[in-house]
Amino acid sequence: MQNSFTEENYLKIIHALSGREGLEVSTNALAESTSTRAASVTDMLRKLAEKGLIHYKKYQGVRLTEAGEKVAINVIRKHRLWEVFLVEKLGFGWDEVHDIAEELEHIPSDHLVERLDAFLGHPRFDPHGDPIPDAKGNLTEPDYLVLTDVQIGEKVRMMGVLDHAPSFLQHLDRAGITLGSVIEIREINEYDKSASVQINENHTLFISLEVSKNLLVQRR
Amino acid sequence: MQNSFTEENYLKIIHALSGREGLEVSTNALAESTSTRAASVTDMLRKLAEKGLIHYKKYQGVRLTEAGEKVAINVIRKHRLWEVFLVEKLGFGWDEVHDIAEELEHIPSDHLVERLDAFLGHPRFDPHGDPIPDAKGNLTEPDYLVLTDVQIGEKVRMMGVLDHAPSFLQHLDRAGITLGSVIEIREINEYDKSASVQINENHTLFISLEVSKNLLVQRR
DNA sequence: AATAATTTTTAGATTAATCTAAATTTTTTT
DNA sequence: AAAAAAATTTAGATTAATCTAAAAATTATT
Repeated sequence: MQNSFTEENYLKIIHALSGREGLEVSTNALAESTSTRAASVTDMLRKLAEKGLIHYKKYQGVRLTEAGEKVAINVIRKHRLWEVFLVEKLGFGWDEVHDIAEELEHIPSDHLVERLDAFLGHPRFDPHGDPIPDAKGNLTEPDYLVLTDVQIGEKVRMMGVLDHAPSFLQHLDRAGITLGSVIEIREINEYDKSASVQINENHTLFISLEVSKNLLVQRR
Repeated sequence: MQNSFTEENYLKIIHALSGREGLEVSTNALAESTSTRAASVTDMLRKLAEKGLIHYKKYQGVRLTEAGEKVAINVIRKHRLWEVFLVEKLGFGWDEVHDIAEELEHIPSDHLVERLDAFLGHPRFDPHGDPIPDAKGNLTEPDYLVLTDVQIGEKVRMMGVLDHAPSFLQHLDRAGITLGSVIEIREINEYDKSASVQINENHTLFISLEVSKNLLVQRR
């Protein structure tokens, strides 16, 4: 049988919270992420376990089964493809697409996803730099580093963000930092750990530690 | 407050069944169209009336209010725009898009609809020839005629279909009849009322009365 | 106009997803 | 290892959308 909008969301969130290592996710963490109460989460977990989508033992937290992982990754694939569509084809800003993609990701139709993927030219990354799983569900997280791990004097390329909040993305827009920007760390200010960086060999500015922690970059 | 997926569907169906004249729609007709039971329809009608979306008096059938009409037309606008997208951009056949558009039509976001509309070049008609309401909700049904009303010897242009069933559309594909085709009625066969028609001054074939009844055409 | 047939509504349940409050289990802290 | 704190589950409701069976209203037919 089919999975509901809500079930898909739980699976997607379990995937996100369990991280690369597939760690156990707690009931409270899910309640937080789904904006529901722990009791509601417990009910849903029992249901997902019954459907064979998660491994669940009372009080022990949850992990996705293979089947659950497959569903979650397909939802992520759809989410990211729709985000590419919204930005590349409809001209939305990268700060505007998340909520709409949250809806579109649940439209069922494999046929639709595959045609959308082809229409977009089989993109490998979404507008925030997140990798798009392929049709078979292969999702390889590129091993970018966080800007805080970059040494003074190094030049790196901006490849993604950890925080997807519109306010953060808009802040980057104002700073002239976009995917592909070249960032050179000039110095770290003792006072507030902010960094002086040069963007695209071009303009220089301060970015706060908070911002640095949320920028994914690649050595070149 | 927002309208649910289900509420939007009821409004859309009431709109369709009440026709151009805004006639009263019966509970049973709605049960049929929504694939539910009359009792379920009654419950929903009470709810829609409470929200001010329909005029409803017990046992008297329903009509849309101005507000309900607006919602219905917006759903129709979204449905038809998405159909254009699916056919024009993703390469789906006109017989394949209905079910997917039934889902997409409920994605909320005015911003999305307006950008989609612009991306598609503000199309006036969907892939079945149905007119697309504009952003203000103006929906002008063009006054096409049904092929059965065309005289022998007349040449007309195919502009739309009354039946949207995939099997009918596939039948037209096999007959080489598409939107814009020029159809000339050569003769009506006494025996089964089938028509001999010539398509695009090119090939000739028989079409059944059933088919003729579902073809919308325009004199030129 | 009375009766029969049809349509519609009401009454009372059901399912999915949620809730609050209370009970239980696990974890942490003395 | 008790006691306290935190996390989780259970019990019992609630809301939206649906259902079946029975009652009521309308329409059609003698």
